[in-house]
Amino acid sequence: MTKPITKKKTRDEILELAVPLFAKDGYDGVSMRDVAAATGLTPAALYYHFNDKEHLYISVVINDFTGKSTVLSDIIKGPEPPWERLEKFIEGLVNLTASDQNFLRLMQWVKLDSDEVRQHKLAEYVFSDLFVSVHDLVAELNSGHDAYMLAISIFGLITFPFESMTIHKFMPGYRPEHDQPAVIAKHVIKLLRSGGKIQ
Amino acid sequence: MTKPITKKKTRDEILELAVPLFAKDGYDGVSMRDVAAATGLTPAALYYHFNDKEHLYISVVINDFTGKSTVLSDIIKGPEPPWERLEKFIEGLVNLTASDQNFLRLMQWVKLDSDEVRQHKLAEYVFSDLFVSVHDLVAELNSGHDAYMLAISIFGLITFPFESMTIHKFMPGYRPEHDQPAVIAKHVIKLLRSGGKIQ
DNA sequence: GTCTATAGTCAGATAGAC
DNA sequence: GTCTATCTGACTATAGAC
Repeated sequence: MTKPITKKKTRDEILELAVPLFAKDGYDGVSMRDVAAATGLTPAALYYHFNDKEHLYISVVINDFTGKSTVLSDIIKGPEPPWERLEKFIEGLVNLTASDQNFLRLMQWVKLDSDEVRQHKLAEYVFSDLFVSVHDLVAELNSGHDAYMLAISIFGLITFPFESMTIHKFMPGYRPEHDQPAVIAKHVIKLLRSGGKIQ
Repeated sequence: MTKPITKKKTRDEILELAVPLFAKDGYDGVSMRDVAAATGLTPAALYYHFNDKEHLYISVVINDFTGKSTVLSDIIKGPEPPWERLEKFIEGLVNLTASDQNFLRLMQWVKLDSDEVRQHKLAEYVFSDLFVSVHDLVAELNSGHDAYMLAISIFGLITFPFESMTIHKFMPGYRPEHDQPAVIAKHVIKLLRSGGKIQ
């Protein structure tokens, strides 16, 4: 209150600058020295702000996810009819995934985390709210599908193309348009609307 | 030819015993000491069989995938009508993914590999044949969808529930049946047949 | 073909000065 | 709040004996 906040606090800067590191190489692939180099601090200085490497990592992931998922949840809870909200959500998550590679990769690392306690903690913060929102939305659709399984399918349809993009880019039949968010969103929506048999 | 092969060669044993290690913790999470301990060898002995850690890792992944994808490709190339072959393929990949956790996790690690050269090499060996088979099959369906995108969607629908299983297990609405391969396969097939609107 | 021994580097973390 | 200096252990990889 007495001090004007003219620049971001060191801790917040660490959290932001460490995101691309952990997104690229994961927990085991990033050393405290790497984070120190990226932030312009010494390794020792990091231990003033975080108890240990694990606390730093968890803070980085949670900090990066907070806010992003609430934007999507708000879309889902809008006043439009269910199908319309679902389409807007799909477009929103596709755009987020396409524009923020770090977000996507951090999610992938969480899924592969072999520390169960850490994974559970991250899942709680990162996925829970958004999953419940989507689950409740698809339950409204009365699609005849199990809402829980349909929600998972929707997340898979949206994120998988981006998760595997670096790989399927080399497969025969690839065209640049396959990477465009609008094209992917449209494809997912069409598939969900009518399945594989549309004509 | 002159020597009777009574027991598996050391190299093959290393390749098999290292699979669960790399599947669980990934390339950076596994040390040569870990592999040595799992195989009953000394770290130095590993360097007789493999040039370095990277060669060992690549050999482990390729060795684990070889054969598994050809079984699935054979299903796809059967004499039945396209939709029937697709359903059999879905059941096959679901069962493989469900019964062989190592297979699934190694795939996930490949998708996150930050070494582009290594990733490209693995993608070539691991995904290429199977992806092309599925692509050509869905092209036969005349579904109105882009075959390339539909193929990716199918892989996503099948593998994503298993990739995220450790996480969505904690979400509200979870029931044990959601993990059963037969239930997942049925759901994916239904979704592809008719989309979200089935009634 | 597998070992012992070890080189050389890098990791996470701490103590104490400023 | 950030530093220098350092500890301790783990890492990949090699040299050379058996």
